[in-house]
Parts: sequence; structure tokens; C-alpha cells
Amino acid sequence: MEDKKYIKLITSTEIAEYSNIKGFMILKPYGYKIWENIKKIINKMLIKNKYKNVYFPLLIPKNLFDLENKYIKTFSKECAIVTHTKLIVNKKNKLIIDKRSKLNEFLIIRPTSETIIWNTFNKWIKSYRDFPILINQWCNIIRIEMRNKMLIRNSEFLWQEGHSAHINEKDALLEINKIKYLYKKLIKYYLSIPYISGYKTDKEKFAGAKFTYTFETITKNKGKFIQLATIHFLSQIFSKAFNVKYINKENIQEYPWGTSCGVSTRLIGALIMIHNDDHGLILPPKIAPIQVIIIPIIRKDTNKNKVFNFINFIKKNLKKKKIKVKCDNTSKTPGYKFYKYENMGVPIRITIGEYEINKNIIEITRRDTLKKRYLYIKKNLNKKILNILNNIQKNIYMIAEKNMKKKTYIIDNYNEFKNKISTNRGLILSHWDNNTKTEFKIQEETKATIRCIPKKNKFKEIGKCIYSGKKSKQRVVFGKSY
RNA sequence: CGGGGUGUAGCGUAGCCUGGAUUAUCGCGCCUGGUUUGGGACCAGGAGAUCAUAAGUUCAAAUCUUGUCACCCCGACCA
Repeated sequence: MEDKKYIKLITSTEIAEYSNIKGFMILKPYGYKIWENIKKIINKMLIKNKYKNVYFPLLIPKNLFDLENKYIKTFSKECAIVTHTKLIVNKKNKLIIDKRSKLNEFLIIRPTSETIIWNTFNKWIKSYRDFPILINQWCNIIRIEMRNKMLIRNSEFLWQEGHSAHINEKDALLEINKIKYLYKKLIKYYLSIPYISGYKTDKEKFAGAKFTYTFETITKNKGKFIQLATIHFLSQIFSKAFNVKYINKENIQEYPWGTSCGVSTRLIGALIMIHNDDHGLILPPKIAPIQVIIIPIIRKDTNKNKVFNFINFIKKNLKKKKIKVKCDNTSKTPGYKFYKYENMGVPIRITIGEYEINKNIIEITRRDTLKKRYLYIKKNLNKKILNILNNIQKNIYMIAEKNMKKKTYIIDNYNEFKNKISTNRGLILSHWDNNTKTEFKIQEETKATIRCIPKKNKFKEIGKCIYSGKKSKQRVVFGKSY
């Protein structure tokens, strides 16, 4: 998908728009509703996994970063920093910073919350009885980026960050498996997005983590990677950095083990990049703000009451099954409305006029195939609609998966590798010698990075590194990221 | 942070090279009235722009010069 088309799709569907601050966007009602729907799903899953929602401060004292920095390279190049607290009016009647209000301790707008959370764990954690600690925060994050892409790489974004602390390594690793399962479900079954998952290389992982597990997908046309979700195994890195200790059963002090995980509004960007056609967006029914749109056909000689009574009857029925249905009775022409809701990605459109009423049928159009058909209105109409919604959900996954497979290449020759990256990008499976220097060299020469090291058996085979020719135990995923 | 580009109404734009017939063009959208409505309706009327900003050149600047700001694109960066 071209960038211009991508931005146009976002703005024309009223998902989001540019604000007047570089890299900062305005999420509009339709886009925010999509986010709320995604939120609802994750929130439910996290709560089921015994996470509790919390809220930590937006501003983090710089000294917490100093503490962390002893062990971990942080986000120092992407921070927004609060240094003053007062504005005054100058002689030209303009607001300027009052230099006398300079803070002794600068405050950093959170680029992530591990620091302030582990600093707080210090107070919360005393005994082995305190575990596990499972908390989740819904909030905004600021990471000032030099180059932005709406919803994919914003300087501000909304996200969910889960943080956990465990008594031992085993429990922390179990937690990671739980979250893996949860994210897999979200991405595949709710967002209908095919993905490849695996571990980040040391070069690509979160510096504060012992390892990072990632979920990645590739875009339809450009074949660029988008990171969808990450899970970090923090090991004892943060507990040691913030001196968080507990007393175990044997009355010995120990450092707890941590994990963190997150998904962001980038998921909306991924949805847009992946589920679209010439008519616009195609939203997965499970997260679509409107699942069924009803377009009334009112002509000069139409009995309006008859049509709207009929529509209300259908609406009521669908609502009984919790189907999100809306009727557009504005004065625009039907054609206008057809294009509008197709662009917005509404999964099902129902058209109702006197023709339908007289025959006791409705005209129904699927967004994914754009095929029209008539359905008789009998008792099982709701069931049929639910079926179609399910069908669309699965079908758009299959289409996206096909696209991903088409762009997946197994390559064992470095020249071919270079050629693919520069012409027909995608997901490249090649051997790598597990050496960071090789990784850097390949990036330097081709701009491709290792997106992940997948752990499934099908990737495991003895081979030779595409760059160095040294022995490799498995294929890894190369590509160019957004 | 380097290189390039752009800034004219809510949005997209013409005019800029070669300064003046500009009352700043056109399309979409918006408002009023009417006729319409089965794949982006039509007619009539209307509102909406200190041409990003500051200074300079000139009898005269959207147009030329310089500074500033903002945004976009391409790189570097992006746990």
C-alpha cells in the first residue's frame, strides 16, 4: 500500500488525522471506537489472567532513569523532558518560560513505565507471599521520533503495558507463555492478522530484557514488517537495578523475576495496512464499530413509515444477538452511502426498500467479497447474519495469510537475498550464524534486519549462514521494518 | 540530525518561471430553496482566503530576495 493511499484511507474513514504537532495525531471517534473494541478484548483476557488495572504517573523523575542506566541503555534519544513549571508574559506580550521555575530534578514523560513501576515494587514487595504481582496499565506513551508514520510510528501513542513480578524464573517464564497465548488469540482470531512470532536477536531486543518475544506481520504491497506485540523477559535486571528484594521461606533475601508486555494503537495501523482493497478498508467483524449498516431506499412514491418500521424490526432483532447495527437515514443518495460504508470497512450492508418488503427479503452485501444476495426473513435471519460475520472474519484472515505466504521466500544465496530486499521485499527465511557482527554487516549492506528467530520446528534445520557461510541451526526471519 | 520538497478557503488545487488587466482560478465539501434518491444526484442562489510568517527590492509582490516557522518525502535513529 502506498503511503499516500494509507494516509488517505485513515483520514477519509475518519479514523485519525494529523494534529498541528509533528508526529502527534488526533484519534477521531471512529478510530477511537476501534481502539476501545481492541482494548475491551485485551482487558478481558488480562483480567481473566488475574491482572489488575492500575495507573502510574505520566512523569518520571530523571534519577530513576539514572538508576536504570547503570544496567540498561535507555531511551535517552527519544525523551520529552519537563524542565520548567512556569510561563510569564514578556514585554512583547508573549508567553515565555520563567527561568526561575527550573526544576532541580527534571521529569521525563514516560517512554515506558518499567522504571517507575519497579521503583514502586520496592515498596510493594517484601515477602515471598506477595507474589505474583500482575498489573496492567492503559496509558499514553511519548517517544519523540524523527520520522513518523500515522498510527505506525507516532511520537505519542496509546497502549497497554502489563508488568509482572515473580518469585522465581520458572513462574516468570510461565507468565510469558500465558501472554503469548493471549496475544496470539488477539492477533489471529480477533484482528484476523497472520503473524510470525519468535525471539528478537540481542541487537534488536529491549535492552532491559534478557529476551524479547515478538509478533510481526508484513504489509500487503510493500512487504514491510510491522511489530504487533512484544513480551519481555526482564529476568532480575530491573529488580537488581532498583534493589527490589523479598525474603523467601528460608529467610534469605532474593531478587524477584519480571516480565512486561504491550500492544499499542499501532494495531489499528496494521489493520488498515493489511485489510483493504480498492473500495477501502475491510474491518474484521469482531472489532468493527459498525458490523451491519442498513441503507434504506426511499423513493418519491415510497411509503416511508412502512420502510422504517420494517428496518426497526430488523434492527431490534439483530440487536438481540448483540450485533452492532446502524441505519443511515441521512438524505444522501444510496450510492453515496454504499461507497462510504465500503470505505469505512463495515462488514455487512443491508439494503431495504419497498421491493424487499413486498417480497419479505433483504438484500445483503458482504464487504470482503462485495457479493450481493437476498435473504428471506425467517426466524433464523440472525443466525445467518452471525454466520456471515464469522465467515468474513475467517475469510479476511485467509486472504491476508495468502498474501503473507506469497511474500515469504526461502533464500540461501546472498546475491538473491540482496536482490529480493531491494526489489520484491517480504519475509525472508535464511540461515544466520548467530553472530551480532554478521547481523550488523547484513543490515549495512542490505538494510534488512532480523525481525525474529522463530522457535517452531519447521524452521529448524542445519544450514550455512547466508553471509558468513558458518554453521547455522535454524532459519531466521529477515526483512525491512516500518 | 543530514538531503530534498511544499505552504493559496474545511480539503484538494490554478496562478509564481516572465511582478501590473486578480475583483486570486477550479473541483469537493458547507449553507438556503426546490426537484431527487436501487452504485458517489441535479438546478438556482450564497457564505468562506490578511496567498505560512517577518523583513527587503519596487510606483506596484501570491509572484523576486533573505530570514524564520510548520509540515511532507528520502536517509541516519527507532529499546
